[in-house]
Amino acid sequence: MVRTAFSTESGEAVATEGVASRRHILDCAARLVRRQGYAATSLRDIAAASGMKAGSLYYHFASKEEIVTEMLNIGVQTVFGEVRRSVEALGDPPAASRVETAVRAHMRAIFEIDDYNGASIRIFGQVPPRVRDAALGERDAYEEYWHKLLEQDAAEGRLRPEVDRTLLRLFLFGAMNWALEWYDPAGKYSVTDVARALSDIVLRGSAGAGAVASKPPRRRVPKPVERR
Amino acid sequence: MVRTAFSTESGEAVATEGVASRRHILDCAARLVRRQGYAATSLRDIAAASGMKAGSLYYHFASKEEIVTEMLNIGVQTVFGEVRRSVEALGDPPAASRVETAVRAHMRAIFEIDDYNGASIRIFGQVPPRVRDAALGERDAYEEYWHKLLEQDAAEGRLRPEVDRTLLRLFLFGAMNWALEWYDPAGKYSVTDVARALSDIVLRGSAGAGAVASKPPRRRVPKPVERR
DNA sequence: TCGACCACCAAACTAACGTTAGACTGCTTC
DNA sequence: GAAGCAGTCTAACGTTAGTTTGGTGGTCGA
Repeated sequence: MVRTAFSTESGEAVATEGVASRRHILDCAARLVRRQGYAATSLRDIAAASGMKAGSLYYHFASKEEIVTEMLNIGVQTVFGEVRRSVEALGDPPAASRVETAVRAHMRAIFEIDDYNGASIRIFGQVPPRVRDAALGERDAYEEYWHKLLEQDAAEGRLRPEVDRTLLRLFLFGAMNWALEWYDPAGKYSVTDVARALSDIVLRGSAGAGAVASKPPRRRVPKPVERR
Repeated sequence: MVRTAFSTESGEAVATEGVASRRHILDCAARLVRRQGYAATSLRDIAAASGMKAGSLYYHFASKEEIVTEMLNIGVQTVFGEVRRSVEALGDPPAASRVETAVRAHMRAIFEIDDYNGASIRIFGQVPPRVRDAALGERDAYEEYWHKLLEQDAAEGRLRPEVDRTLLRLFLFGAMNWALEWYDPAGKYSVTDVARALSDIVLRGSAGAGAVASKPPRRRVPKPVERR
């Protein structure tokens, strides 16, 4: 009646040795958490998806928080790595727009690589404070990378100097990450389509010839201080 | 030992008559849910904030789902009303950019009017399916309004015709709604600052003179069909 | 004065949660 | 073949969630 270790009746590949099942659990957790959120995903859900029972998870992890913390870190690191790799491949001076490249890499990481990135973005605002704090370091490093990227573009004249780079970055993150709420991989848009459209709108603008001339924004804020 | 009806030791104003406490409960729920999310806000939390005990909530509502459903609807209706009012005040033809006006109204509704809008946006993705379905009608109507607004702008030449209006709308929603994750009312930016910066970037673009010429996006998708 | 009713409370219920303890199986090693 | 370890199981723990039940004080029309 007891199942043999490392063989599930679902036929899923669990062929690798011991330590790999830790990753297997994380994979299943990421897939569930990305869809259902943090609180709505129970350890029993994760265990069932991994082909085991809830108690067995504690052989691999000390707590639910540890699972989620590790998930969060993997997620951010993957996006970060993907974006940095893509941007560095552009060379210096870059052969194409840094922003466009970074946007495409970020969105590819979210939608095409694995579930960790989407999960980590989606639940970052709903996890307990301790978990969030543990992931803040990686998060900040990634944001800092974007910050430098935009500053570099601005210094080279690729961005209008009067554009607030902090807000630009936050808007880009918003537009990209919010896609988790609506993007359907089976739909009419490819990830590349979406990324290109976003870069196009944000870089070249969407206003047409008949647009009402709006006065350029007053720069009320000398030194933008960002919180969090 | 039993407290007098309509008087709490916290000194909070519960002076209004009976039916109003239903709204009072919703107010408290919205404030908590906006900060903590759906699952992390318990009925005991809501009850305590309302100056009563958990069981008493059931005199006013049939379930937690009913509370949240009503909250969601109020939230969407408030933003919708605010945006429509602001845009209609522009006249026809509009005296200023419809997009800029709508963006500012949406963000004012989220951050300055009450907690319902922020709460509803924030938890829409984490709420049980039944609740989400109940709120989908209002939601779709609001999105449809934006859709028409952008189509109108496009028809009048205020938007570049090659810009995908569906994606533009989704990007705008993303940038605006994501501000819930980072915007600090006590910080250096006013809501108007943020709204104006977003309109400026999205309408006029952020690219500078030294930008690498990026080829305009191919329109691979003849008829963009949106899901959800 | 009195009963009806409104708005609430205290206390409990069931279900589910994260977590723990101990037993068990199969594999490896001496 | 006994010992030991790795990995999982069963079963239960205490807590907390949403929810239900029966009651209670205050208000008010008759």
